[in-house]
Amino acid sequence: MGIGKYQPEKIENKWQDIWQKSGCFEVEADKSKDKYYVLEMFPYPSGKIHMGHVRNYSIGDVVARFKAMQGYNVLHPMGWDAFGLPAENAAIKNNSHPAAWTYQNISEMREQLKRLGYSYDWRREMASCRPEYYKWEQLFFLKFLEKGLIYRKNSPVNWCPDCHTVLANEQVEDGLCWRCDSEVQQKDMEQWFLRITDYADELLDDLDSLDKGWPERVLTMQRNWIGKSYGSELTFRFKGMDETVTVFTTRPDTLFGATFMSLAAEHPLVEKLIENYEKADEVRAFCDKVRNMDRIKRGADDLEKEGVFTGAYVVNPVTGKDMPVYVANFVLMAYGTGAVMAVPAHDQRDFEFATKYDLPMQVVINPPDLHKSGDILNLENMDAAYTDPGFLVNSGQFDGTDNESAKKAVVEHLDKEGLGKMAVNYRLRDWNVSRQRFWGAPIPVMYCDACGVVPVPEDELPVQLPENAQVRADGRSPLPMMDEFVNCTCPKCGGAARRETDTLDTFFESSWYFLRYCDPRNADAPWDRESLDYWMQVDQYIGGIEHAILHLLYARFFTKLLRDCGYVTAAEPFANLLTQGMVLKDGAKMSKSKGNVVAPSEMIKKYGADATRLFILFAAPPAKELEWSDRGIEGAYRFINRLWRLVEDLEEVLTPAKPVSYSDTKSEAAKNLRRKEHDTIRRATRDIENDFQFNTVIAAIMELVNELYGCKEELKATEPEALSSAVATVLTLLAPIAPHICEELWEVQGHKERMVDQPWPTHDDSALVRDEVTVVVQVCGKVRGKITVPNNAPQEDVEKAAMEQENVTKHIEGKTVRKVIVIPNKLVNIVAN
RNA sequence: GCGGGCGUGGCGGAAUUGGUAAACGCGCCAGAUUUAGGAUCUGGUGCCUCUCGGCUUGGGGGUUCGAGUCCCUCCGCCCGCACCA
Repeated sequence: MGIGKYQPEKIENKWQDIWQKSGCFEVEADKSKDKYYVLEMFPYPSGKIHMGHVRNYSIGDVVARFKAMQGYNVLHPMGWDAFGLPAENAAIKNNSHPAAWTYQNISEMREQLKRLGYSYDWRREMASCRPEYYKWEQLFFLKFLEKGLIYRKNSPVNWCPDCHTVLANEQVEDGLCWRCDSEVQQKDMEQWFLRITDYADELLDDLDSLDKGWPERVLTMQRNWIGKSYGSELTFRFKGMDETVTVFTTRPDTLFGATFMSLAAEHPLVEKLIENYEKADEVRAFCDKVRNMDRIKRGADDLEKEGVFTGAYVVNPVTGKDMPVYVANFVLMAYGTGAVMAVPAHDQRDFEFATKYDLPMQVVINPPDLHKSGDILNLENMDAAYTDPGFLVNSGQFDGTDNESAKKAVVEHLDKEGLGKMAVNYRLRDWNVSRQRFWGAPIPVMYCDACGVVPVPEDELPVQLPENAQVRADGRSPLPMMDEFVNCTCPKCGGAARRETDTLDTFFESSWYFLRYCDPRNADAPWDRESLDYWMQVDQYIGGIEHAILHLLYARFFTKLLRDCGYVTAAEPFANLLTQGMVLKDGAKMSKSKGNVVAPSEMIKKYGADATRLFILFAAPPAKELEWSDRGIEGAYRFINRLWRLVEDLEEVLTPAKPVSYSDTKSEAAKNLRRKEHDTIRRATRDIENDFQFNTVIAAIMELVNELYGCKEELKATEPEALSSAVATVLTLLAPIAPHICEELWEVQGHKERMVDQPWPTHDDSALVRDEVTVVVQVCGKVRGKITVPNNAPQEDVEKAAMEQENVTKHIEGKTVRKVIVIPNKLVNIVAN
């Protein structure tokens, strides 16, 4: 009676049940064991898992199972990033509550994940939209507020006049609202901001500590995003006015060449400057035009530089000359001070602007070669700004100085009058966490006419989203219209107050979920400190590159905030980061519009979870893009069947042997098999530990299976123990990748214990040694033959054997042997001419 | 423009410290089995000549006995950021 045909669904369901009932993936903090925390980015519950999820979670599952077999206490949790706009849109469409849609999707996606056999501790599952979860981030909000890490500020936002709501930049398409196609406007609104800029330096500096564990390009992207630049702040006095303006510049050395000034359209001084100017309306019109331009158009590469004179002048502090003040469309309020000293001879933008409006230029940096020959750069010959290093000219006492040292000298000179100082500027802006949406965590503050902004008392948390809310067809949040939500009592004065109706950005939830997993059911605190300190940091974090900046920067920031509020010890949340490549089909990202989507559920149905996992791990190394191939998954399915048939064929002779348990080999075939077995363990372990190269791990296991096919008929009768040992090794090494079939065949082999409880095998170097080795013989670097010699044979013997090769003598005939290089057990290179 | 990555058969991709380039898989070819097909098993499969041999890791150059790997240079592709003062 054989084991029958391979039926993936049957055995996969069987083992998933057994694992679940035994609770074998449920873990607790235990200081007597080494821990390993592996985490995959939690999904938004859109309803269906896609191949990107399968890849992400399959990689994570192999890591988790591998580390568990190595004896670590492995934390491997899963949950749901459950707040967000799609739920609101679905609710509008179906006239239901976003929660209903969300929970329905979660339960569907949970089933799909379970069907893939992942080793999650499902007891720790969380959904970020539950009050038991967001209660704690409301508490964090209050702590941040207390420490001044969060503040309110007026800020320009994208505003859709028809939807009466703020839109994220991503929701503005070509300047139009994605939902109603209205033209999006810029509007100033009061918003809550988190002081991420206070942490800019630490966020930047700590990236250095991640350089071994994180991909270089993620570090680079974060460094660029933070955008630290060294320069100086210079202050200019207005002519005929008791007013100053400060600019940020990285080129104080060019100050003598500053001939005009450019302000951003949003600059607060503009209105004051044009107060008595006869063309004030013209300036206002220009500012409005620039302000109302959407960000994409305004930031476009080919946007024509435009500006308007304000009628005002500042005085160049070193030349004493008047500099006309312009409003210019390319100056950004969000960078530096929103004001720029224009040096047209040495800045390309200023050069173009000055050319267009016929403004004066002055060369102050002389190229080194001209400097040498005693010439000076001539404006007449310039069709672009000169931006390279050089020596100062037309710069008074600084003439002849190289421009790098001049930077410091010029600033020091101005500093005497209090008009200049060295300064650091960041591109990073504070994080606007306010959203005018319903489906998010309520911001726990209230507004009292008498007391102003009042935090919700901690014992009143959580501020819950009303379950009876009715989403509005126009997309506006129903919260401001719900009296029972809005009306409240001020805890300070007892008077009437109104609740904040904005909710938190959903990146808030994903910034600390990895901490909550350490103690997810704690009702008294965000977590028990001992459990947290045991599990943190996350040893291996895995997710898509699309989160390189936003989520990963916010999560790092949050960890530091919580450390400073006394909740966390670690300064960095993720010790190692793996960004998996995209899953492509026909060379393009899978998308409904392209019609190239492959549904995981169909693959699982047709080939099983094991074959699906095997293919997605075999087709490419994790960090690279993966081209989905229907032929490829058939190949994976074929291999699984091949393994099944191997064990089926050997069933009669197999004993419940452990990996590498057979050492007293007699025949050549058994010796070869044993060597291959040990070598496979060596390669598989090395490749997993070295950047999780599962594709080559699988290739190595396939080779061992091929070896088994080659020797099984011979060894069945003579040394079946060799086969039992090798089969056990195959199953053990493959178990983290295709866990169900390995459990099943492990049982077929006669084992009573489960595969998930087996230790990862270790190889024996002495088992890799061959009695005889093949040595390649080269003449002048070209392969001319191969010889078989005893292992570690004396060099002279090897050299002699090589020289005697017929094909070798032929090629050195008539030549003089100059040199013979012998690499032991590898090759002989005979150099002759 | 700045930063990062990549370039190997018909395809996905392998190659410890420089040491037989193309492992493993897909595809293709042949044989076995089969009434036939499918499935399976075995063997073959970089290119040119097909005998010796020659050529081959985007192009060119260098270091070396020996280079996919190290250095220089050029070309091409992908990704991120970008009027950042």
